[in-house]
Amino acid sequence: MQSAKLSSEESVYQRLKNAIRKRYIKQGSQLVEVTLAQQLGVSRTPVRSAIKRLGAEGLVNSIPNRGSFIITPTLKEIEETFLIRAHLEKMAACLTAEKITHDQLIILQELINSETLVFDKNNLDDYFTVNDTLHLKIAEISGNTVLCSYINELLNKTRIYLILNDPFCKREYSPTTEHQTIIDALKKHSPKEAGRAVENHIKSSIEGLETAGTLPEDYLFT
Amino acid sequence: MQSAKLSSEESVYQRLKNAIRKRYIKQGSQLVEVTLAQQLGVSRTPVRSAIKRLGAEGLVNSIPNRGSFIITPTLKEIEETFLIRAHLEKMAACLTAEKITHDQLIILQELINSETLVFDKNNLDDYFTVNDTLHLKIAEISGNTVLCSYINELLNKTRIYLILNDPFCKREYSPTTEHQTIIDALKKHSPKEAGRAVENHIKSSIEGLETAGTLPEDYLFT
DNA sequence: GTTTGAATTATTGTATACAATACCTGTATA
DNA sequence: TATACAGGTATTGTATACAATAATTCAAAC
Repeated sequence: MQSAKLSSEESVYQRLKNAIRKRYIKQGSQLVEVTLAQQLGVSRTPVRSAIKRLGAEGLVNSIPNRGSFIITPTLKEIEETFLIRAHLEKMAACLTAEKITHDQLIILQELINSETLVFDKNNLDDYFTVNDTLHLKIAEISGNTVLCSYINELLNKTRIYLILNDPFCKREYSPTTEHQTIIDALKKHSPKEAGRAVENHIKSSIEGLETAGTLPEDYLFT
Repeated sequence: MQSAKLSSEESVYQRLKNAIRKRYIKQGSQLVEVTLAQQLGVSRTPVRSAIKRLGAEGLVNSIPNRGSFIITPTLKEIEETFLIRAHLEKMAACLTAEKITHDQLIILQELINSETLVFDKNNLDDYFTVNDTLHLKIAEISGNTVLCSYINELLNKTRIYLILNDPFCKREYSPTTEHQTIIDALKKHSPKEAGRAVENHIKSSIEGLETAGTLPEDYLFT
């Protein structure tokens, strides 16, 4: 799969993004064009545009004539972004509740079921992907394509914020019943309930954020 | 003002964006790197990255190995984008209504006053700018920086959508009382009223969109 | 007349050399 | 000791040549 030959830029872009997701690159790290070019076996040109692309997405902070650095999201930024995500996903859920079909509900249910199957606390990436796919699917059913692409952007951004903010994997995850609550509301075709369920779920997902991202004072000795 | 020397890329970017705003470039136009480079007296490199930047913003549609084209926004896209803008600006207005100060209200009032002064139906660009600045200021006061930057993006996008959709300046504009209604609600510190006022205002701004963008059948003869 | 396919053309994609910029470092000077 | 300045270094910014790609044209074959 995915056999279509990628351009160098596209491939550099994907590898960089993957490196962030897998925590190979930490917040604040500088991305030096020549260095990456050597490591990836290409010239500076595609590396440069891949970095710019990450900059446009808000994952990289570029300082003119100085360099590009992986962002260090602040608590405020993270909270604000989640709040926006909550609003837009609520909006989408309301629309979706009105029009969702039986078949679409089955697909969502299958995604929820696979969540627990895929869950592995030593390799959360797949779990995250299923998780985010569920949210995206709900948005897609709304029929508002633009809304859907904004939500997709926000899903990616919040996911990466949480990863950057938690470089040592201190934060714990586990499948919740909240997704099921959302589906049940959608099944009832109740925009209000579905909207509220989504909103609550997203807002609850930044609980305990303040503590993550920092290490115990004595982390070097334990 | 603005004396800081811009990079070539930045300057190309600004000129292209300005050309769209001023309707010098129409929807669907192809942006050819060498051509623009010659016209602007630079090499392909900065032109290329400026175009990519416009692509990331959704103003340009780039087809790999083929070319880049100014988008042709569909009616659906425009409506969906306005709907999202309405939601987010409503959200901002609610936050702003709670905390806006006397001094901030004065600034907003001055902006409204200047709207009628600046209005000139033969050169709407300044009017648009004041208009959008007012919306942005309300968002800024909310204190949610991320929300503010999303709203800024949406203000730009919807503005350009309307411009591209109305290449022959058929659509008519005139100052309304709706902005005053919003400020009055903010003055009362009523989130509900302010939110509704903003929402209504934005939704009403796509009235009559279906007719613009198309020419009368006999436009060649009149 | 339609189809095939090999030149041709238009345009983007990539590598690379060189220019410009901002920071750092160390030395001379007060 | 503090400061100003000159050189050096790390890195990005720009120009340009060449490679790769995809559409187009047009003639040959059926």
